[in-house]
Amino acid sequence: MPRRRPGVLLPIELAILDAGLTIQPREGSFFGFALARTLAERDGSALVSQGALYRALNRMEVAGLLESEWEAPETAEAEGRPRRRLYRVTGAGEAAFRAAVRSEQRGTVTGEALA
Amino acid sequence: MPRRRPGVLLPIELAILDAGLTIQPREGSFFGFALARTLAERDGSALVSQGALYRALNRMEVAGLLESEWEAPETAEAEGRPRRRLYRVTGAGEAAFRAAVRSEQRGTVTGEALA
DNA sequence: GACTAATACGCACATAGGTGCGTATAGTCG
DNA sequence: CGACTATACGCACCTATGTGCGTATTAGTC
Repeated sequence: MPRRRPGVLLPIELAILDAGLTIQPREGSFFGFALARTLAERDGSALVSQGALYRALNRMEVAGLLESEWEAPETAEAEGRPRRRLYRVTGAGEAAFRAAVRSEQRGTVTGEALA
Repeated sequence: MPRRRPGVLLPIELAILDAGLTIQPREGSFFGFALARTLAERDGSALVSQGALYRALNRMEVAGLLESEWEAPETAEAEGRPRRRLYRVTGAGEAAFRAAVRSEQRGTVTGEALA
């Protein structure tokens, strides 16, 4: 895997954008741990290890496909769990996703067969 | 271990108060995870598992021997780690510790032999 | 077509706090 | 003295993010 050509998305990145764009309208944002579970359940999907996921999220934020902020500490405290980092797909992220899907003629990103 | 008589401290509670009263003057407060490492290194000490430690800390706070507050989120964020719960030994905790040490004629709480 | 270098991944582990479950223990009561 | 029962503990696991290290892959270059 040498020098990446900009504009090309890896399977895990496609999966993140796909899941993100599904969750975001309902929840407002999404976070790594839940994403890991979601992607792991759709077996056959691109999810691999948490390590790879968090690295991909960071990579995509640097690239401008995602933006993130830390959850309000009060929320985490109220639910008695560690703070989450909340991600949103940016306009650039959505555009990159659509472009990638368009260029992939066969099947959807989630691996579902075409009806 | 039936109904505890108030005023009697368990070994782990003695160890927590001892370590806490050592660290507190220098650091201002102490937290569970570091305490676990400290107590584990002094082998022969009363440290056991993290589970037992966090339960003891909670128990002691309820009993008024300790008081705690969550670390400022900015501090944790700046150091890139989860938030700590910062504990301090209360006046009642210090008194209980001294009383317990006084009533234990043999050796110190940390297990060091008397010189 | 072979080689090299950049990159992403898997695995294990770190950080920090915490819980659920089964077992061991130790006061107290009969 | 034995039985009962409250309590603490050990183990395993959870939540959430993240890194270090060695390996696999692969797109360009020669």
